[in-house]
Amino acid sequence: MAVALSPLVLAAQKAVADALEVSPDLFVVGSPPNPAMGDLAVGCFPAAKALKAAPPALAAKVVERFEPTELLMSAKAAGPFVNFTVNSEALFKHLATIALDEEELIAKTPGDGKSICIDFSSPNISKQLAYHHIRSTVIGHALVNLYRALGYRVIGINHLGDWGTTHGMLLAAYHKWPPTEDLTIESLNALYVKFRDAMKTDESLEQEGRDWFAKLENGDEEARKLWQHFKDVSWAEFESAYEMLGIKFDEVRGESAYVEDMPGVIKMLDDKGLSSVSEGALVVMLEEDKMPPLLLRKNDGATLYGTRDLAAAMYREESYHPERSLYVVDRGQSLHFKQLFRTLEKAGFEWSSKCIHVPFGLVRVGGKKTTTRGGNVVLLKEVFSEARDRAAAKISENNPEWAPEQVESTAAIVGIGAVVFANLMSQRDKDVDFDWDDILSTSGDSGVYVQYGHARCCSILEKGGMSDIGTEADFSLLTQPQEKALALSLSQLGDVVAKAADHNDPHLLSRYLLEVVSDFSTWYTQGNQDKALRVICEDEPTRRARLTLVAITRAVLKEGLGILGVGAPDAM
RNA sequence: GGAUCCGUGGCUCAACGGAUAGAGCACCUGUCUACGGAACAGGGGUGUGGAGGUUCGAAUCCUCCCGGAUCCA
Repeated sequence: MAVALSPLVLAAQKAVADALEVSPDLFVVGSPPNPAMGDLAVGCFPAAKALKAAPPALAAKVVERFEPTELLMSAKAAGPFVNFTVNSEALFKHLATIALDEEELIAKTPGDGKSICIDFSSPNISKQLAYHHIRSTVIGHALVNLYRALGYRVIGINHLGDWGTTHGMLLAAYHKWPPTEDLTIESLNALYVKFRDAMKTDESLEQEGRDWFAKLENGDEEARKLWQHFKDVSWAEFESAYEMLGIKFDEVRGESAYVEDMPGVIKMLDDKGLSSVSEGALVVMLEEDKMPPLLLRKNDGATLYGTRDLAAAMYREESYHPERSLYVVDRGQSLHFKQLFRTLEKAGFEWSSKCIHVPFGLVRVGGKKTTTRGGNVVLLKEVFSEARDRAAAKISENNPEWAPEQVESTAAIVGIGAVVFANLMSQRDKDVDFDWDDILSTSGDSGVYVQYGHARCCSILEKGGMSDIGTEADFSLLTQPQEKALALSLSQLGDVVAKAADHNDPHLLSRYLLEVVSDFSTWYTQGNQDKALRVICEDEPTRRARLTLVAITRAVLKEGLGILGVGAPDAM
C-alpha cells in the first residue's frame, strides 16, 4: 500500500539514497534521541549488507556527499546514523501552505479513489448497546475516516445481527409472555434474558425457539412482521447512539439481507465439492488447515451466520471490488474469520486475500468478559450520560456566563470525545478493564487534553486580533527551539495517518495528537515566564508569525480529532 | 486437549529489529496580578514474566516454561 510521505522525510531518504546509490524506500526516517543532535535521523543499517560496508562508514559517506536542499540545511554523522538539520523557515512555510492555503493537509494520493469496505459496529438487534460495543464502533469509524482522509472511497457497513436462532427465541418469548406495553429495547432485551433463563429448566423452549426461527426463515407473515418491528425498535435505539458519535453508515445491511443468497452459496460450495455432511450438519471441512469445519447449515435445517458471511463477502466484492475488506470484530471471532476467509480461498476467489479481520481486545468488567446474560454489562448510554454530566460540571465552572444550552452541547462533545479517545489510545489488541476514571479522564493523556489544546489555539487566534492569518508571515522570526520542535511534529500528520491506516490501528494517530499538544503547550507556556515569548507579543511581525504557527496547530488538531471521530469545540 | 492474544515503574499505557526503554495517573517541589491552570517546568521510582536462541543490535523475531484472558457444532 502506498504511503504518503512528508517532504521532509522524502528529502532525508533521498539524501541518503543518492549518496549511497540505493533505493530511497530502504530507509526509515526518525528523530535523534536528543534535539541538539539534529532534527531527522536516518540509520544506515539497511544499506550495509548490500554494499558490504560498515554503517558508520556509510554515514560518513552520506555526510561527505551531502548537498543542502531547500528543506535540509546540513547533515552530521553520528556513528551509523546521519542526522539532518531542517531549515526552519522553509518548514514553517510548507506547513502554512498545506494547513492554511488551498492545499490539503493530508495528500489524497494514496487512496486514489480505490474502494475499502469496512464492516464495523454490527450489533445484534433486540439487545441493548453495551459499553463493549463501543470498541468496534469507534475503531471502525476512525478507520473509515483514516482511509477517507487518504483519498479512498470507503464503504462503512453496519452488518446488523438480525438473523439466526436467537431471533426465533425472541419471537417465542414474545408469544409466551406477550408484553402489555409498547416494545422498547429494554423490554426486548429483558424478554431474551428471561427466555434464556427459562430454557435452563424447560427443555421444550429450545424447540419453540427453533420452530419460530423456521417460520421466520420460511417467510411466515406473522413472524416476519413482528421481527421487523423488533428491528425497527432496535434501530431507533442504535441510531441515537450513532448520532451522538457522529457516525453515518454507507450501508446498513444486516444478515437478513443475505437470506435469499444462501441457497446459491450452498450450491456453489457443493458444485465445487467443498461441502459435506457431518453429524447431520452441512459443513466445509478444513482439516488440512488444522481448523474445525465451517458450519453452513445445522442438522435442523437452520442456516448459520457463516453462510451469511460468505454471501456478504461475495456481495461486497461484486458491488465494490474493494482494495481491502475489513472486519472490525473482537478477537473472539478470530477462528471464525480464518475459517471464512479460507473457505473463500478454497472456493477459488482470489480476492479472499483482501479480506482482513481487524481484531481488538475485550472490554472486561471485573476481569471477565461481559455478556448480556452474565449480568455484568455496563450500558453505553449510561457511560455517555455520566461522561456528559462530568464534563458539564467542569464547563459551567469555567464558563459561568454560558447559557445552559451551550454548556450542554459542549459537554456532549467533550464528554463523549473523552470516551471515544480513551478507546483509541491503546493498541487494539489489548484487553481493557472497564474503569470509570480511565475512560472519563480529563487530565494528562486524554481526549480532553487534545480538545483543550485546540480550544486554546482558538482563543489565542481570536485575541490575536489578526483576521488575515495565512501563509504570509516572516517565519525567520520563529527562532525558539520549541517552535521548531512543534513544527517538526506538525509535519508528521500525513505520514501518521497513512501509517495508522496501513496498520488499521487508529491509536497511532491518538498518540501523535497528544504529542502535538504537548509540544504546543510547552512552547506556549513559556509566555508565562517571559512576556516577550508570548504569541500575542509587542512586535507585530513576530506576533503574526507566531499566530500563524498557532493556526497551523489548530488545523492539525482539528483534522486529527475529526478523523478519530472526536469533536473539537472552539471553547470549553 | 487444540488454538489465538496479552504480560513493560505502585496503577494505566507507549516504543518501523536500532542511539541513554518513554508518557500519563498517583506522590514530592516549583511556575500564576494565567496570551485559557482541564496547563507548564523539575524530582524520586522500573529495565520489559522466566530461561535459552537468532542478530553487529531484541521489549520487539524463534523455541520452551509460567501467569491472565478468550475461542473451539
